[in-house]
Amino acid sequence: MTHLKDIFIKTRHITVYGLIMAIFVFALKWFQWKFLVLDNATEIYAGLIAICFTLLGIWVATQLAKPKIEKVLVEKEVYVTLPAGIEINEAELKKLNLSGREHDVLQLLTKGQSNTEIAGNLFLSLSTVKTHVSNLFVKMDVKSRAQAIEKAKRLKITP
Amino acid sequence: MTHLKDIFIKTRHITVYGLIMAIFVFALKWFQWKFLVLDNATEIYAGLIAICFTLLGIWVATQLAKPKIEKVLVEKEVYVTLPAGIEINEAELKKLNLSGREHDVLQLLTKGQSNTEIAGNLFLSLSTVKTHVSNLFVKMDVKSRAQAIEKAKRLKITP
DNA sequence: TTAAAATCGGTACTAAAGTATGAATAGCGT
DNA sequence: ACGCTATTCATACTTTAGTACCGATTTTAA
Repeated sequence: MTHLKDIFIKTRHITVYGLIMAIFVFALKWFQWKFLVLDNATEIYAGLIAICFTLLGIWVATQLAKPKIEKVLVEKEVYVTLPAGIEINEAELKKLNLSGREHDVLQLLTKGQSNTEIAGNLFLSLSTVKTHVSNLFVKMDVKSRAQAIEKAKRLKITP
Repeated sequence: MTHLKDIFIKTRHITVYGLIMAIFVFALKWFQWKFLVLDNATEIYAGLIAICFTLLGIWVATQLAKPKIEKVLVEKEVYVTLPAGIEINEAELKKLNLSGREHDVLQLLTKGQSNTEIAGNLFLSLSTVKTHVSNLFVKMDVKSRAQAIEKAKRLKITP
């Protein structure tokens, strides 16, 4: 089935070309009969044919044009991130007036750890961590750990 | 200079076309004079013009046609150390293979916004944001928005 | 013209986060 | 000794986040 379809597609342009040519010839004959084309108008007659069939040729060519496949070699740069200078903004950190334990919690919190993970690492209960975290949010003037992390990173008060 | 050259290149085909057309008309006139073309041979006359100018059109089209180039990208990894800056690490960002919307969500997520806030800013439903966020976590290989923010900041894939 | 994504949205559920409040203990400075 | 803060932990509760499904378009790629 696809084979017949391909043949049709390949010969479609030729068929269309033939049809248009036939219609054009009929149209010319009609004009010839209607206006009794003068002999000295041959140049105009030829010119019209030339223009029309030139355009037709261009159209046919664009339809038949096959895409040229061209392989292009592209180099892809892969960046290697190096642990850049870790400078902590001590001034901003002092402004927050955090307690020692709150500071500990903040360190782990900004590393993306959950309350349970922080509790495990600092040997605290989940309740205690929640308390510290809540107090942290008040001192940092944020409403979620997401904001806390963003602010801590932005102010560089954590590595 | 290159500008004039471009104009010449672009008009070259038209010039050639005009010249060929002129020569063809002269040839026709010569044939007309030489063999005293009969009135009832108009169809043959028109047919010749049609065929010739169709071929001419095809030729012109092939000359003017821009070659359709099918690029095949071959990646060659080149390792480069990142010039420690505040620039966004596009390379790491590409590795994540995020979709457009996921990228949008990530931008707001890393600013500390909640799902509800993101939904409001991007005019999406909460469900959609949750879907995007979940997919983000898979692609970023993290398990919470806190880790996502931390990783995004660490890899500098967000301002 | 398929097939694979991306996009948007929904429901239902579990897990985690966050709030509020209270309470016990230890240390520190006046 | 007293007040103050820090630290620890608990209970109870509400809210948010997160997962796991699903379906319907739409866009894109092969």
